Amino acid sequence: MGAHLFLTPDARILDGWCRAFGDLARAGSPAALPDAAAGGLLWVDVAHADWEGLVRAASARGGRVVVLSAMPGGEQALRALELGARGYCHAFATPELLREVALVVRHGGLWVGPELLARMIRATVPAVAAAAEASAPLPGLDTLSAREREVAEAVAEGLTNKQVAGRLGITERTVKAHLATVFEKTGVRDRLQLALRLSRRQP
Amino acid sequence: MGAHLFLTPDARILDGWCRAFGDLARAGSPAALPDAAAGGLLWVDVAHADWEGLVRAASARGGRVVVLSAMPGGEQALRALELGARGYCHAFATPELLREVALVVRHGGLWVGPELLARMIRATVPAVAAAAEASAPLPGLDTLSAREREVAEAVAEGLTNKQVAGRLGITERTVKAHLATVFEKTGVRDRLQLALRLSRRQP
DNA sequence: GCCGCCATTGGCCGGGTGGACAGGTTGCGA
DNA sequence: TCGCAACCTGTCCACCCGGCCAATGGCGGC
Repeated sequence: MGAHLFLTPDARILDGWCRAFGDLARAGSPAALPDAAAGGLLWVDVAHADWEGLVRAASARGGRVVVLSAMPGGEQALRALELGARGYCHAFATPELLREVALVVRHGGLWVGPELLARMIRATVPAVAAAAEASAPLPGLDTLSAREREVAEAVAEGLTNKQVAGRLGITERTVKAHLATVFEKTGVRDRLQLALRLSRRQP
Repeated sequence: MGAHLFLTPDARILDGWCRAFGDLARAGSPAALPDAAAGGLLWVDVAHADWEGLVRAASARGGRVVVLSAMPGGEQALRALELGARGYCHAFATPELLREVALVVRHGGLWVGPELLARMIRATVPAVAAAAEASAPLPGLDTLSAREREVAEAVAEGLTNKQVAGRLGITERTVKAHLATVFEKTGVRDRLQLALRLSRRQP
């Protein structure tokens, strides 16, 4: 245990990494992936053509993965975390920082840089609150029939009655009938209120 | 450096922590807070009456804080992270796990348990995407005049033209005029579309 | 078989909505 | 001073929307 497997096409970056970890560092090929799962740490440079696939594969095997980028960005970091990475930092980070990241990730932690970490926390707080409130967004929403729900969701997308009728292959009159029962069951007045209430849901 | 300062009213929990960290562990009083900022780690039990204040104060001073709970929960964890804590785990966790958490947090990482970590990532991905899209939610939204924006936001709340007129102290006709220019500037057809587009923004 | 729920459709009507004419004032920069 | 944009208001009209009356057919339960 304790081995570091590095995947990057850039020789200079690899050199920096090796200075940080000494003889524990090994430049690896994708074929050596299973090694990373055995208690070691896999470092993947986004410059690698298939970095996303590598991260996903290694994470699925239970390996700890750190993604490095010469041009770090929020979307890329989130993409990495989504794929299972537990660390994300600058590819040219100092050896000290790299060792910090290694320590954190290998012990089950997350390392992403202060600003992104703050952003994640800020994003999660309202999301959890929204999930709690989404448990009862509309009182009688579960009492809706399948057809009524279809109409309600189409309306919530902003379609007119005529458009909904066309999508469902029924008359506009029928749409209005379904919509009337939806309003009655959920206690909503407008289609606008319905759209606003339905649009606050878990994506 | 390396000292652990524990704040809990429960003697059994304190005993468990001391077993985990040996003579590095010290039961502390809130008055000893500044110590935690000096390279050490502050552990706060949510059983403490003012745990939120303690976490906030210590974090503001730059200290690394771990929050422990005998009954861990998502909302509580998020609350702790929001206040500046960088670790959250069960108060009766094994000494091994506590040492892992200590290692991670002290080296700048985040430790929150796998399920919450996954939830945070899932919550952040759409939030970041929404933020990116919110940069241009409506093409000409910045070209709206102050009055037009007022009308647009009132409409986005679900008010009718008459209600908007009452709120702004103008005629319903004027509301329709402003709304017409809002539609024209933003390229939106309906008030419903406007409400849906405007409701997708940072809360 | 009757009852209730659902899906479907019809007509009618009052009110909301959006567009197309039309004006007016105020303030600000060219 | 002129032009222009923002703000405000008016009338007319076609259309949409939601609520009211009604009807038909299917399907499952008592």
